[in-house]
Amino acid sequence: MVSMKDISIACGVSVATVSKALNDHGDIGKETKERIRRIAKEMGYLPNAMARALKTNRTYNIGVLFVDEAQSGLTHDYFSQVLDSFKRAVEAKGYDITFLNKGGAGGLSQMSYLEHCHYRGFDGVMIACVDFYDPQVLELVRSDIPVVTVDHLFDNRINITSDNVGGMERLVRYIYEKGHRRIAYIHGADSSVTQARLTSFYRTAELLGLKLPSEYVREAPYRDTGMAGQVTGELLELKKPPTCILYPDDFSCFGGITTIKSRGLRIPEDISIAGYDGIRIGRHIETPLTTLRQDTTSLGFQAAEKLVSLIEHPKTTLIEQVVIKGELYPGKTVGDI
Amino acid sequence: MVSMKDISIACGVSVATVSKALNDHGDIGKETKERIRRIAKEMGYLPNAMARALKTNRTYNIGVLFVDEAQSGLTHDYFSQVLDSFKRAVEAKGYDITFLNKGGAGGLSQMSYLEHCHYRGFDGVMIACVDFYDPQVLELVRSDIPVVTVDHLFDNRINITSDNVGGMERLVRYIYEKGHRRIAYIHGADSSVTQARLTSFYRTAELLGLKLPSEYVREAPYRDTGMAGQVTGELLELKKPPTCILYPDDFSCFGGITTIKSRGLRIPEDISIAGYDGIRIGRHIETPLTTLRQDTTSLGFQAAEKLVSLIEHPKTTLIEQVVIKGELYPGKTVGDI
DNA sequence: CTTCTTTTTGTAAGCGCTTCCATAATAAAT
DNA sequence: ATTTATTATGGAAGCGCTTACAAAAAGAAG
Repeated sequence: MVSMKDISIACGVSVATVSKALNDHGDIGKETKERIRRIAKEMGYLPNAMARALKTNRTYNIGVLFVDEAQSGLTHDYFSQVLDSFKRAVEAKGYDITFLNKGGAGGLSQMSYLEHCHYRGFDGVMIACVDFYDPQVLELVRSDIPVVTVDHLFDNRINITSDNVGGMERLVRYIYEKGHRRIAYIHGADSSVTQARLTSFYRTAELLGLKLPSEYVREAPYRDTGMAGQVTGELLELKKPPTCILYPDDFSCFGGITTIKSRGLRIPEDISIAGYDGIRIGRHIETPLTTLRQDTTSLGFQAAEKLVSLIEHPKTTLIEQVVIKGELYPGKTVGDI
Repeated sequence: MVSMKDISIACGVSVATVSKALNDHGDIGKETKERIRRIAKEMGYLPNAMARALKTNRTYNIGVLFVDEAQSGLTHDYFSQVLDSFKRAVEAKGYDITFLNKGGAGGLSQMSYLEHCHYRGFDGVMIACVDFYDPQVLELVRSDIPVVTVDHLFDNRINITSDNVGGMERLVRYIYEKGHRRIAYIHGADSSVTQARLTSFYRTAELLGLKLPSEYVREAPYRDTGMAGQVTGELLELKKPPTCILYPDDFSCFGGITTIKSRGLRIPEDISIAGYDGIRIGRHIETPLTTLRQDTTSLGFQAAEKLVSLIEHPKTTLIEQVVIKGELYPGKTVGDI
């Protein structure tokens, strides 16, 4: 690896001069600068990120916390898309991303998330898809490291959230306009997201004057086709079954579909269903899923923009909550009544 | 941040001694060591990864190259699972992973993959889901950085591959045993993986004495439901249509299913289909997909094991190709004839 | 031709850590 | 008591880089 020292020797100048030339400092002669830059390029010089970081305390590296209940945010449709978008956006700004974890890196036995951040010197952290009540997450959020969270709001922290309230309202209104009056909602496990959707569901139902028997609101874990299917079965057996069922997410819908078809019912002729998320596969099945597509691209992009801004201009960056609107996908699983 | 210097002062010893105590060197007094370690812990000491790396040339950080045609390996079922497994495995061994990319990090304008590796000082690199003919990828593979590749074999490099030959053979044999004699295969775009599967398909067909009209072997891009659906339509219109269609992957199957159902045909009564991969959703639809599940967990795990071994014991690590067997998922989309 | 500015280059310290080598302290052997 | 072997600790250099400050060179002004 060729270092600044090698270049300084090749150019007959001091290392300081090389550093200045390469970093475009003002106090350096024009032709000296160009000569140094040319020779550096010829010699295939590359800065050493570690040395630079050691001196400047800037790593141009962002930590990403990305663990879900099943310990795998990566295989989670929604979050992997957010991450993908986030990754592109920060890379365009010259940052790399590395995953945050608890297992001690570098031979250390164990580290908390915060310790991991300090150890690696992350310039900032993006947190998503996680148990936000984990003490270690709280510790991280309360630290002095720049943080943006996705889908969960903390005091005094930038947060990017999908518009669950608006999304749910639009979805329910759409179904209502299709003529449905008996709408059931199988919501996911408790979380900010679930609460937002559930509250919006109740409010919209109220607004529309729907009567909502308590049996119509059920819970099932996110992305659990088995439970979704089972609860679907129970809903279908009610004396007054719903005409439309909302699921925690698109994936869960497949559990519902299986149960529904196994009883010889047709979608949407006999019963309507709708998901939430807008995962890719939902658009590619025979009867495309009615759902609310969350704008994962914007979510990731905005998270990146805000985080980088917070890192580079801590003083002037507004601490705010950014809400990203979704889009209704009519699909074909909600029929007219 | 508390440094070794702080500890050395607090303990009244030299920095060298602190370093030795913390790194468990032999040449240090027992009680001194324990005292230093205790105080270090009390003071909340954390090593500084950059400083350490600068000195030792070891970052405990692994680069991951993970870009597909659509530029997003992350949202690719198969690869995100491999990555997830890889991530867990290397983390258990004290390594972090960060994504490799071309956009210059740290304010640099542009970098090749190899330059990126040098810049960040990755201890090793895992390459998957990528155009293996990209000159930059070749440059990286030919460099002196420890590399393992997934699903593509290079000379003198460790490679972990899914057993496409065996997998395809098992799949075809299964279908044959169900009584099918007219089997079509829509294969994916050209790549090592495609070649292995295609060759195995031909060979197995030969072995089983199947006649294979050339119209039965078609191409469609991976994970493209539209094209898969279209080709399916064309296959169904042949004078002698196949009784079973193999798809490039599970995702593509959904395109086929849509076309098949739109023509009023039933699966598997009228036509059978099979995918490849074993993605999660395939098991959760009404008629579970017959497919060959690739063992993404082992793939990722083995890639991690081998790479870390190569990093830590370069001399004694065997340069070999590791082939990971998949598993046949009978599902219900291939019927008896 | 001084003196004062302005511009350009160099010196040196230090970021936090590891490691070679020297020195000091202790124990063992003669 | 003296030499030798053993163990414990410290000094110092240096990894590659940035940056405050000093110094030198060049130009402007008196």
